[in-house]
Amino acid sequence: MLLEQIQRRIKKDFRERVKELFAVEVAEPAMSVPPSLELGDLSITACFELAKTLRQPPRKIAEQIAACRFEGVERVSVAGGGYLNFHLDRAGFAVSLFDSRSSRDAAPRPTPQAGKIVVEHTSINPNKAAHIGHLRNAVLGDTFARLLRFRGHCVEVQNYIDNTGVQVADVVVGFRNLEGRSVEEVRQLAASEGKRFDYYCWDLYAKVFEWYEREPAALEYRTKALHAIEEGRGEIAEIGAVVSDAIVRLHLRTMRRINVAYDLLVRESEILQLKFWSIAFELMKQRGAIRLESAGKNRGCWVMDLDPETTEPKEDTGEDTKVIVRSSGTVTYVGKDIAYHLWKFGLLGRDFHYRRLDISLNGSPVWQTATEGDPDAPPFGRATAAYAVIDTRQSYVQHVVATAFRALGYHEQAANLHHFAYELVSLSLDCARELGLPVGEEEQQKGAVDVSGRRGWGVKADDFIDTLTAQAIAEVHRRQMAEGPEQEQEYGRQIAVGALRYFLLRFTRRTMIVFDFKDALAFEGETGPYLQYTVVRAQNILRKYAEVHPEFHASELKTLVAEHQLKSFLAEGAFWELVFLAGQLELTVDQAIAAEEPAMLAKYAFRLAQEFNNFYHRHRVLTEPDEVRRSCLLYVVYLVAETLRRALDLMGIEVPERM
RNA sequence: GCGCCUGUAGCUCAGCUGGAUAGAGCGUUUGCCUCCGGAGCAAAAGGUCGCAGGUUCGAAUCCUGCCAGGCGUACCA
Repeated sequence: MLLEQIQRRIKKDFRERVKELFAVEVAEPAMSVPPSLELGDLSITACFELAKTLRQPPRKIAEQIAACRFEGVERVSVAGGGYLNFHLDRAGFAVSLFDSRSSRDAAPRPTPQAGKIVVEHTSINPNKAAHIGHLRNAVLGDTFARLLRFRGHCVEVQNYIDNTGVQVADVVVGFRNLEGRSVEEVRQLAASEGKRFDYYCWDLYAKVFEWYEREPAALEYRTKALHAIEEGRGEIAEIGAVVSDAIVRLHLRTMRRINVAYDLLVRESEILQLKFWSIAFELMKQRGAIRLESAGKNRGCWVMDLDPETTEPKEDTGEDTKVIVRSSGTVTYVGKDIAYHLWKFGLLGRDFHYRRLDISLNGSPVWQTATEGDPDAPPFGRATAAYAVIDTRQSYVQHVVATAFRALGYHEQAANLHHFAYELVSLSLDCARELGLPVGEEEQQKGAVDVSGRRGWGVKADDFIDTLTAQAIAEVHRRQMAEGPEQEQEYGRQIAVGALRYFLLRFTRRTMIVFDFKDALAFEGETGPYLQYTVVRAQNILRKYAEVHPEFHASELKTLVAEHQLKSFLAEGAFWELVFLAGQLELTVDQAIAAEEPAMLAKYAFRLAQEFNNFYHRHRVLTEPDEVRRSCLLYVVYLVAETLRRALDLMGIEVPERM
């Protein structure tokens, strides 16, 4: 039995034993791991609570339960005032784990009736290069999608492209009104091999903002450009399309470097052209989710009440209402977001058309919404649950979308609409100075500088990946581990990606990352390369052993070690500790999913690596004279190596052949 | 004003649904290469878990109130 099954079994047995012994029904007990292995492997504290209803000391209750038999458990002990501790059948556990780790399919196959989970992430405005903050979003979302797939969920990853918004309009203003460029010139610039187009737009966007500040009258161009782009006609719209299409491709290229993939790009232009909003609008009017405000500051707007519980008419401050349609009749951003989310759940009664892009990510095709497209496109959307990876500043908007769902009567969907909120990445003072950014008194006090696209303040994603890769390659070169420059490049790339992804994952979502080159470029300590190195070490043992024993295959270790041999070997606490920890991967992933916290997996992987390195240091495997013991040691090495490899794969981190 | 989030070692951060002695990395000090390659291992030092109450057999964790930060609270996206 694997750990999750064992736990389920113990919980069930516990309830039955309690019922038999004391004739009371209890809720499913919480399980935890005792602080030390001598105490046991799993623990239940429910006897403390039972003490009240049964009017008996908790320890006495625990002792009575401990005397009963539990399936898959070798022994039950009582500790302290009434802790009930379970000691597992170690050899049996190791054998099941071995079967699981040596099987080809890491993840159970998704069952179609279980529904689909849409994970939306990245969603960068397509008007400039991606920066380090965008990488955090993408890595969090990509990892979370991997976790869900690993646990057998059907997952669809969407990347929302706001190609008709003001940010694109601003860059169009830059090209047209500031630089006086034609569509053709912009097209050529986008296609040119020289300076990167997204970098060019990064600077241009900042210049446009300076211009607006210098000459507020220029803002008129922005409004005009925005309208033209929304309508999708004329030269302005064409420049907008050229800009956003080119930049989306560059963003995909950046994300591909760090193993991030998408199934579908949802573009706002199609939401507009296919009239998704007007359908949503009708629906909201019909169901009374929104109302036309007749007085107050929101007079003439369609608004939604944010707190439907309070039926009292509000004094017309408009505080508890949100404008969905402006008095001019145009829809706000929130309105479009509501329409998009209704579509995600298949509640709009209408679909996009889809076109396949000539790009593949992680070996899978990427699709994009279109007004007319490929009839063979897979059925996108129609989710039963959705996670939107969006920074914490947008909590309000996400709240509004969920409120709209409830106002429409979609309570179940509203409950399955998750805002995967994370804190921003800011720049350390050292980092800001290195980039030549001004550090004012406010920043000084705060100890960090906010990333600002409008000002062009930030660490560009590709620049950072380049720096990281160059440094990793230098390390590989210094250690002379690679067999040629090509392999050096490849190892360096893998190590750089490992360092980057782990760096972004080790922080919990709610922690603001203050980006500093010194920390982010570290390859030692709690870092991705440390984890990769650990797997390489384990792999080296298995490889070297196979060199001397050509008939050896790691996956056949099971036949080399009898269960009773494993049993006496695992009687040694340190070995069992490692095996037991390796068996907690799935449980950890479940917790990470429930808590929407990929960092939990990162921490787990690091702990496992640490314990393995300790083992590695204390025990020589290849020179072990006792053949049985040697096989047992190899058994442990294999279990940890495979577990760690899977954990790293879930984080999108590859393992180099050598380090 | 209101809403959400945060406050744990010198620094950066973990601490899962309340559980047994509060952990890790970095930095500091000190050891460990007859080795499966040191991107490593071990040890030492370092804590009024922001403050004050409360609930509980038990609180870093839950509740209340303060204090200090951050982010929201547009007919911007």
